[in-house]
Amino acid sequence: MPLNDNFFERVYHIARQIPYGKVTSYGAIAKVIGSPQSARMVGYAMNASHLQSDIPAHRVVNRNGLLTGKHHFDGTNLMQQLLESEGISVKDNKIVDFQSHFWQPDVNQL
DNA sequence: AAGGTGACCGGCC
DNA sequence: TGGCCGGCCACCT
Repeated sequence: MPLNDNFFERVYHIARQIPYGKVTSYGAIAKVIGSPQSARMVGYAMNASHLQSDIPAHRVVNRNGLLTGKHHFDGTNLMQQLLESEGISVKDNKIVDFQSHFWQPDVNQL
């Protein structure tokens, strides 16, 4: 099942599949790639993902829908703008109605 | 070469 | 409501 044993590549593989207008969490990705306690590494991978152009890192937030990674984007609220341009409202750095925008990654997508 | 530091999370007071 | 801890592991002193 581990098609890629490389942790980062697994993270990117899932992240690339987040649909437009949807979001997921670091923990959800960590869980589906088989390292449920490595959410922290998922964040680390996102930090490095700005080198790759095809990773929608703005669609990954923490478990409460909080935009904890916003400071890693250019400008002050680029992350928020990207999300809002996809129809997701953000208030106080937090996604409004997080539940209904949440996309649950699937093991089969590995 | 050992230790600190995270875009986190769940559990536990 | 809020804080602390341990687990995770790539990078950087």
